[in-house]
Amino acid sequence: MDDSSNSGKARPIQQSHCNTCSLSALCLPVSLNLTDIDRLDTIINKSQPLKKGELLFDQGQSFGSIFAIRAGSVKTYTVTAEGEEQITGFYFPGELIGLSGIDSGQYPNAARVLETTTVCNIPFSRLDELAGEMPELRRQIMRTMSREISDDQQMLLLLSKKTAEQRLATFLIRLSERFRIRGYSKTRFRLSMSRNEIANYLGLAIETVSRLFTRFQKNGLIQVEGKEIDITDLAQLYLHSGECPNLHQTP
Amino acid sequence: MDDSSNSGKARPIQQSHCNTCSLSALCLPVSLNLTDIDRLDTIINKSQPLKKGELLFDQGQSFGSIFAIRAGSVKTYTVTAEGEEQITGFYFPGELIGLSGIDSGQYPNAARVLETTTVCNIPFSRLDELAGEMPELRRQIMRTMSREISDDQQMLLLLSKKTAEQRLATFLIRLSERFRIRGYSKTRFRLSMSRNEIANYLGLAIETVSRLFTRFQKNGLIQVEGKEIDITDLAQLYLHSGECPNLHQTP
DNA sequence: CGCATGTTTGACGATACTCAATGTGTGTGG
DNA sequence: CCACACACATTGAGTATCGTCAAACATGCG
Repeated sequence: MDDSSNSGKARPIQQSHCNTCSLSALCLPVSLNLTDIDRLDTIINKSQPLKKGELLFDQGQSFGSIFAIRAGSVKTYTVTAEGEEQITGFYFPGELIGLSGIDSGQYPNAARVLETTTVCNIPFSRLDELAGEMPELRRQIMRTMSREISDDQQMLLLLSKKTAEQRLATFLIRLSERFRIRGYSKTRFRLSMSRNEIANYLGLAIETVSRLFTRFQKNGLIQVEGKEIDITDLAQLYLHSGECPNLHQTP
Repeated sequence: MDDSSNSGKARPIQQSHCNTCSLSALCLPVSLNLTDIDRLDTIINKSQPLKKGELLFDQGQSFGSIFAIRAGSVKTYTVTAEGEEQITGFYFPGELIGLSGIDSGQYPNAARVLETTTVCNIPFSRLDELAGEMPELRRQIMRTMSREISDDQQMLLLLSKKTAEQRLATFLIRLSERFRIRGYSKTRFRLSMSRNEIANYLGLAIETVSRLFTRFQKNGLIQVEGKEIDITDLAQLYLHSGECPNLHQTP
């Protein structure tokens, strides 16, 4: 179905250190004291870099860990009965994936890295133990899952109600916002996913996405050159997106 | 936007008792010992019956409780920028709603009852405390959230990849399965939601849903009479749904 | 440098939406 | 209890948006 890929778990090579990690404010925006963070550190393993196309975990694989992205980007997807994939999310540094595997004991979706990526491997059974002892950590996990639910439901709305144009505009705006929060430019960034993957995620044909990029560029909303994108008129893009401004805004 | 409705929290009238509740196997399929269940009982309040159209909670309302449905049915939905609603789920006895409010501190969606409904009101702060002390309860909450994520992602797939026919077939099959698990007939049941709500949920126009019901009936797949439905050929319906059989099967 | 993969662009057509009219059920008040 | 009104549901006709098919073009990797 896809290219060759190194299945299986990310190979742990060293202890990471949350208290020196620049992403801890995203990944653990909780008031954990230093002792707590040290305890968390002891269960987390940093992976060696995964190369583009490698699997973090496969659909149906037995659930063991959740993963925090340190660098790079990841897509998650489920495979349909006919063998085609449906991308359910793109993930960037500081975000957690694998949480949907808790219920059934196996990952209901696969996670594949879009570019060279490193992650933290967090064994769930150990995390669960700590969650019992550290209320703030427990609440943080629940907040993260809760947010995933909200985000997925926003996607339901997008797929159900929005036009192709609104979908792509919304997609770009949400990416922009996520980069902004990470301290990157909210107007110039690199799309680590292919047009095909964007189309798949948005429930569109690749040709439609391509045409929309062209149209947005003609209308002066964006400037695209391959995977590099420059949002030249964010306000206009908002108008095309059909989004309420400032719903998921975090300063 | 809608009919008159009694906003606000469900009025608690009495203590419920999980250990005598016939739904506890669904709502809490955990091996909680009796002491644990008693402790859970002390924080749960059973609401008096809510009438059709009443709100369990509104979008944007401050988050305080999650709710377990005891009898009846509930829809959750978000309201778009243009003021139209997008239904994100239908819920039946033994299921939990309100979990998406944990992250932001306010419910990102609204919940409205579709018929006369009673629920258990579970104050989250109390539940969270208990979760710290009762590992099984903690894991159960996470499993529930995890399952909600999986289910929402299945809906993404449906909205993104499936034809109108496949969507409705899938919808009926999933309802069938949920009723089966609850001990009801998997072939004959009552649709507590309107055609409009089905259409909205499935990302279709109401006319399309109506036409499909007619077509399915002509083809001998189902027998419909208003809200009553009889699935006369479940196997055929499966073929029309584009679903893998036995993915979320629980005996 | 050449093949493979990914992207753009065009022409055409199908699925599902919109508009509109008719039919059916449900609840309310006379 | 019936009649009316209102919401809900069905059915038909026409159409638009977006998908499919096809070909040219770009990009990147070995």
